[in-house]
Amino acid sequence: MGVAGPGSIPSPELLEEFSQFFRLLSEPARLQLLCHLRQGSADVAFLIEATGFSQSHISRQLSQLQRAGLVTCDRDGVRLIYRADTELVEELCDLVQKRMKQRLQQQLDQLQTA
Amino acid sequence: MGVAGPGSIPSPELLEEFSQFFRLLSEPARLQLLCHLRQGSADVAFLIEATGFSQSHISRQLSQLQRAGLVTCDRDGVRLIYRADTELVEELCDLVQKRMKQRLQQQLDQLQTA
DNA sequence: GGCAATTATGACTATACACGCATACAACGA
DNA sequence: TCGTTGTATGCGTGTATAGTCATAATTGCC
Repeated sequence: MGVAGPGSIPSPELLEEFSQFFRLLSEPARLQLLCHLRQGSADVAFLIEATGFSQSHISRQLSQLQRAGLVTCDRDGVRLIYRADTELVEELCDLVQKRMKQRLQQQLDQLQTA
Repeated sequence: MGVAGPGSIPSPELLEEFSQFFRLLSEPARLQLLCHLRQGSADVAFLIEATGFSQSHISRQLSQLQRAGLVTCDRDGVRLIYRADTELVEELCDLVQKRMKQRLQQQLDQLQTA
């Protein structure tokens, strides 16, 4: 148990960074925003309309996503047009989805044999 | 903006499932447990010693991870020996880490040229 | 500069949950 | 069966943050 040395446990700082990243994806609102932006760039008005959230909330969530580099934005006059850097998110979600399917299939199989 | 129809936004339920999964990984304590279990199975006593968390906390976190299928356990008498199903977590962390490096490199490049 | 439209932010509330303590529960050995 | 050891759980506290409203700051236009 715990045969390998403790040397290979990531530092608290790295652990913190990982967890912060995953925390970004742990909120349905933010995932929703990413999903919308996945289909192309969008301005804030559209996102407000599409999600039903308040402007201030959208603004805050988008800036969090931006700090993490998951979205970027360009100005169009006074408006901001956001786009998602979705490649990473796609890959992550694909992995998780594959896993979910796998688990459900397993559970199904167990019920079949029982 | 939002050119594709809204049909391709995941249902709230699916969104919730994804976010719940990522929330599991959004806590340093749980990531730490997964990291320890990554190097082989371990009993709870070891994990308490290694992390410094209370027994009750460890117990709760492990059961969350277990519900999600990220760890499993076997009994050895009265003790529980946990093991991680780390393949998925490895892949997820690899992706995120790759991305972090990428971002840092970009920032570095920008500083070089400036 | 002054005005209109858009975005950001301060203040607040509500809620979720990490974490510990005490304790109940389960499994083994004498 | 009783004591011992190991695990789960009820309860309480503290903290982080989602989400709103009101308001400030920013940008473009006249």
